[in-house]
Amino acid sequence: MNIDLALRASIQDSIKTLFQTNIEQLQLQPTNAEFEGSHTLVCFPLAKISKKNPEQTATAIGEYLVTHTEIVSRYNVVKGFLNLVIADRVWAEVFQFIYSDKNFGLLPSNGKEWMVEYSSPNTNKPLHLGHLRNNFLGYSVAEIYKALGYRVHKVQIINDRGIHICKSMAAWKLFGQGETPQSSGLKGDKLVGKYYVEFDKHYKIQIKELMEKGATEADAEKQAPIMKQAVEMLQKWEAKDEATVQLWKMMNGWVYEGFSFTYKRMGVDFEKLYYESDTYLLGKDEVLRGLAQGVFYKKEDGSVWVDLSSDGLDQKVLLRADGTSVYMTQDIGTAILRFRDFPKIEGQIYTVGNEQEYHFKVLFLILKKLGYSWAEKCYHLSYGMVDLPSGKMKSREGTVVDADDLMQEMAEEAEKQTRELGKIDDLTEEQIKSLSEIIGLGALKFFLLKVDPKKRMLFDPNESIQLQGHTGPFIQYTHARIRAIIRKAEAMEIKPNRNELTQIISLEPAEREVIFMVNNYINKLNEAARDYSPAVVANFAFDLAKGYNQFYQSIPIFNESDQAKLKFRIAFSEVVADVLRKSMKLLGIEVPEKM
RNA sequence: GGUCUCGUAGCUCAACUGGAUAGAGCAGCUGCCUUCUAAGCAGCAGGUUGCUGGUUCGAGUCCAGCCGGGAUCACCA
Repeated sequence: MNIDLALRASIQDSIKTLFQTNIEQLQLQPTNAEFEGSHTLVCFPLAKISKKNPEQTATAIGEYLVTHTEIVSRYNVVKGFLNLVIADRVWAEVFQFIYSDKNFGLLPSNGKEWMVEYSSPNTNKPLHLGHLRNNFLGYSVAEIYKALGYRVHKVQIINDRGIHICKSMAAWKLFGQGETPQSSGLKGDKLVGKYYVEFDKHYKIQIKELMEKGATEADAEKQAPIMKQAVEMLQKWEAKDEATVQLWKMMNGWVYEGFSFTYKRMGVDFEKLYYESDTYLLGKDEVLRGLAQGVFYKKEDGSVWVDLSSDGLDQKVLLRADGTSVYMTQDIGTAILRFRDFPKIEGQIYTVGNEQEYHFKVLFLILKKLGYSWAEKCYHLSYGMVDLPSGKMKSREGTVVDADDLMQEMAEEAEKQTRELGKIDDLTEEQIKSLSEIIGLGALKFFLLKVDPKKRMLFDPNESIQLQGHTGPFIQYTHARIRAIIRKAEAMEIKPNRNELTQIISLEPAEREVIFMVNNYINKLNEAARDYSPAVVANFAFDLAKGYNQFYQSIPIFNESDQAKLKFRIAFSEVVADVLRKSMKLLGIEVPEKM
């Protein structure tokens, strides 16, 4: 049974009977821990229709519910708040319903399709901490929508062309002496990143030299020979110069090889990859079409612009005077291509940092001006930066936290702590490695996902590696502990029977609390989807684990002599383990059987 | 400067979108392993929710103005 709906209906009935009014909106909220009850009706707004003060209103409704329904067993009124106690028998029914549904928490298909873009790195340097937040976030939002019955297409746009990759190419050509991942033993993305840094180093020196000879800074930036080489490469690339394209392909290939290793360890996946090099031409066509239709305009120098001043924004360039495309151009092309490839999607979610909020505002407006109605269903899932205790990550200052290094450190630290605790004597070396990976990555993912995505967050390495408290491993541990109970129950051949579950007539407070939380799981998923916030799921899982641990600590399950209660508690534990596993899975976090 | 955004315990974060005496974790202090995994549990302490007004039965939440962070306003991506 759906207790929330049943309760709402009963309350509406009571109001109709008592005050002769139909009311749609009810303020029903969880009861504060200090009062008895689980559901609280806020009665202040009802005072107007009841023509009584809030307290009398609450009392009247409470009295009605107790005498006229089977759901509410007791009530108490504090000021205008009506606290309702649901009968334990009803909780037992709720639990029975959940226990019987093997697909609890997974809604059937609703026939709707969405696209989620995430990751979308440049191909000139390795992935870092910021990308981790992006990847975990995008992956998790996609999984949450899937659980709610959506079909979700995970994609990314790979920024494989442009001046940034040409910089690495130029530097490699000048100083690389043919170095490859094979010859150097370096991961492909790391190798290409090395030459990006190399470029920057020489570029700075050249600028300085030119300025010492009297050039202005702006001039020096343009005249630096190494920059000229990079720009020349970009032009050659757009002109499809064979040698340049060859070099570009080779170096990008190295990067993809490196990335795929990193993605695999992160546990993220993509249904389809889009490459900027494939989409920018479509973008160009669309811009020219818009120009012909008068949506855009051309300046004397030949560059194409959009005027968004009537929308409160400014002018934005869409094509350079030399006809080459800018970032916006290819994003226009990519969006259109995606709706052609997946005609059934209603819209798409772009997981991109909040520094690009303006960009997406402009992009969606342009798409709307071009006549694409789905533009309104495009959503920028904008997330805050990840700061370090020392401040912002800066590549120049070498404070960038590398994704591969970080994952490795987390796994190593998890292994170290696991060995110190010494509970793993029956595991093989291989199993210990695998467990450490699960725990380390679990800690990292939970750390990055537990914070509201919209907010900028602090990454404190010492705190992130904590395995106690408000962490992923805390939840993993709770799961492992429950699994030990299940194994013991199986060994003792205690098998809960779903038809017997309603024989339970009284529940412990901790049990009631946990059933309430589990029952609320779908609501939480909806909330998480509505807000595009895996943090809602993360905090739900934490609260559930916390609630179960209170039960676990206060009630020794196998000491129970009442067989019905014993079986109920086994079933109860199974359900909690199952919901913990499912909710953690939505965060991309695995839960172990033992730890 | 314009626009957007954030400011909650020493630190990191919550607060069901306007509801009760603002909650967790970490750090500190005190208890609990002969019993299902102590990566746990129970407790103590910690707050003028940046400031000042306003709206209302009720404001951390909405509005205005200050103060202080951050982002953005590129023919970079």
